Amino acid sequence: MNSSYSNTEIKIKDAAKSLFLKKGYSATTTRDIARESDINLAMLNYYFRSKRKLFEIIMFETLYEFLSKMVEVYNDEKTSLEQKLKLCSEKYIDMIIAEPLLPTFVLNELKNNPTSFLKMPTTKMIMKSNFVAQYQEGVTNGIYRKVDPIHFVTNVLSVIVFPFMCSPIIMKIENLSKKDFNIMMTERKKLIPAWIIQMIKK
Amino acid sequence: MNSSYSNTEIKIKDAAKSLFLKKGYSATTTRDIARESDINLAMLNYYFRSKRKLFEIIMFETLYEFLSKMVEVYNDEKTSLEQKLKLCSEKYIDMIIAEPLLPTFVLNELKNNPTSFLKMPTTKMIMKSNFVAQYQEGVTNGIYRKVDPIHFVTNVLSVIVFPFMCSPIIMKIENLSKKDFNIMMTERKKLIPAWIIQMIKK
DNA sequence: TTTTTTATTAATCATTTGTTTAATTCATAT
DNA sequence: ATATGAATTAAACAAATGATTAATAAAAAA
Repeated sequence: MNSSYSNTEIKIKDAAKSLFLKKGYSATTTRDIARESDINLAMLNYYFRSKRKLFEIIMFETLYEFLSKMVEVYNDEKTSLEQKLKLCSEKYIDMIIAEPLLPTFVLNELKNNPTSFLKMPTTKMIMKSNFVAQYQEGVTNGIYRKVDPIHFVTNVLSVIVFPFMCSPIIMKIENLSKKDFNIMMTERKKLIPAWIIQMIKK
Repeated sequence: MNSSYSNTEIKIKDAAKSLFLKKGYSATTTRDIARESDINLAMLNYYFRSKRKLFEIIMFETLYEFLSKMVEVYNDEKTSLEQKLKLCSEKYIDMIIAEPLLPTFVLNELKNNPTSFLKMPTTKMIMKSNFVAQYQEGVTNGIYRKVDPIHFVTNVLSVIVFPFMCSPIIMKIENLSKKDFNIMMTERKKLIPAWIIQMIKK
């Protein structure tokens, strides 16, 4: 991306991200990373000082990227709540299909270190977004049932994200291939907005 | 539980379970377990042969316990679908409040080793349960909207389980203590069945 | 071209970690 | 009381792992 980063530096980060996402921090060794990125082991410490520091950089960037994508939709002034529901459902599902290990990784490492999340500028923005405001507006207008907005937001994210975290279970139970599973998730892009509306509409 | 298990054997298993749930397999060392259970390091291998074997035993028992509790409600012949929804919502939320690290642990380790799940007798039972049958019955009777039962089951589990996996995020965003968070989850016991019914009812 | 800085390598270090061993204590049966 | 097997301990081992070093190659600056 940035030309101030050397080729090896990028190679290390790419390999490390892939491994951290797949196996987590502890199960990934520096030698794993060196092998995967095809660089000398010492280069890891040369560029990143330590495994921990390398992890923190990747964690920050991944989290930032993830949250940025999440928040984008929420503050669009032009779209209605129902349109936003459709948009974010589509967007998130596409995102997770492209990088299916991301949710589990983020939630996992956040459990170990919730503070890193607090540092993110976008974090608290969700509850103050146009998305939530529009829901509350609908409540005062008597269109939507009243419930604490945190429940509303939680439900939307739950039905979008959780199925991916259960993918091994769902695939086993339903005898699905990875491809079949993704088709099923793609189906949900249309279903979820309708479900959520039914959930909140009076 | 069983008198054929020695005291130290139980102490090791308890400590190991607690640590595996909290930190995962790789981040937990045998010396951690020895310290936590206050036994000599060699006792771990004396009773369980290896860290891996100990883990597999704990994994099996935890998974079995978890799934058993999950399935109990689903096959009750006497209760209606709506009653089942209420019952399982209450039961699962109570269960996870009592052992909040369980869902993340189960889903995580299942990602690394999906086969261990297949061995569980109760696994495929969910989709053939009375719970699903009653939903499909409602569909043919024109009471419920038609959708693949896997979506229905997935949604129920999503809105119940996922919020717990996000607990660090929710607590940060909403400035909640652990106690506050559990109150919020307890609120959901009543809300979830209503939401699900609205979601499926014509 | 020469010098200086940067990047890369192989080898090594110091811990950590899973596991084993050999000696010792404890409990139980004879 | 003694013998036998099980339980426990401290010490040690071998492999793995994160990190460093000292030498070398490559690139950039002079």
